[in-house]
Amino acid sequence: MDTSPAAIEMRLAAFRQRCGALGLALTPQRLAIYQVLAGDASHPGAEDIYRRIKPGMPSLSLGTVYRTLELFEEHGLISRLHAFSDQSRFDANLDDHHHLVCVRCRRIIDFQDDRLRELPVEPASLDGFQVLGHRIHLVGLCAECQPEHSPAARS
Amino acid sequence: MDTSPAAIEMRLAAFRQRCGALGLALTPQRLAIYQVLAGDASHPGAEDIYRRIKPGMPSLSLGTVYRTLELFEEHGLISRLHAFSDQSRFDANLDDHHHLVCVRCRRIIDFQDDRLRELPVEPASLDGFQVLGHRIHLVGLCAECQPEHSPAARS
DNA sequence: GTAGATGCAAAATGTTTGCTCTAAT
DNA sequence: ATTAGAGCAAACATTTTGCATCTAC
Repeated sequence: MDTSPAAIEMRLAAFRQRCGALGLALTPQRLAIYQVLAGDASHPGAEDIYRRIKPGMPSLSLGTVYRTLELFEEHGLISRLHAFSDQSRFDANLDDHHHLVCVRCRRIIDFQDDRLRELPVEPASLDGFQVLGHRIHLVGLCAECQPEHSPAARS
Repeated sequence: MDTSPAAIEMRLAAFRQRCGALGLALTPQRLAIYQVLAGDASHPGAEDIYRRIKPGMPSLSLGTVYRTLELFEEHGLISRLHAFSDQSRFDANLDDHHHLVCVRCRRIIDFQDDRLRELPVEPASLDGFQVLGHRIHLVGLCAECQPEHSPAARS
């Protein structure tokens, strides 16, 4: 996800507009939660988001964070990632994309490839299942988590 | 997953053999847990498995089910699915395959398509990420969960 | 002013763990 | 006999919920 100031500003503007169109109140809490997601490519979980906002907004409660994320998801403002089973992670990038999932540090990295836009799926093998979308996780090791040198190279 | 008696028998035989090779004790609990997974294409969660075995083995505890599933996963005897974020689901099908995920009834259906064996990924877009495997979820509505007729067809 | 949002605390859910006793090899 | 496994209950982590108060519109 592009996290340049300009891209973040763009996302925020679209967010404000969609909230207006949906009739959702633009509270400071909601704005803060969205801002964390819009400016962060690491796909934080609810607790992460809470911890980042809390210092500057001590009244914030974790329940509000959960309720707000659920609300955003329902309205298609963000999406929920199911990469690990212990907690949900969230994504403000609405472009068609997929994810690289590092099994060591649990980093989740956005990944875009036009060739994955349409999957070459044989309709007959679907057996009546109606496909609405697809998620692809490439599972492995991120650049930081790979052994830098082969162990035998040390001397 | 093929759940014909012959296919189940095959899986069980392979399981017993691998347990022996790994030095894992073949307790009645472990066998029961594996049998549930080997004969069931619905990818049950830990609690489901527990509920199915408990009547015929009243001494079974839920903790044992969790510990056993974890053990099986560590040794590559089963895999863990992250399709929904509230609980892990498990899969005894070790063939290279993917999943259809019904958002309505939460069914998870095995799905095999040779054209998805290798993904057409541009290495440059991976930015140093080392891919070890990939998971594909086709998200949508299973045959049972689709509106049978268009609503307007009623009269 | 009012509907809807927040904060707080309790509860629900899914999962893990320590310890003792049991059973498989 | 020895070591690993099972059962039980307590602990833990994450998420949801009820209710009183507050605030964006």
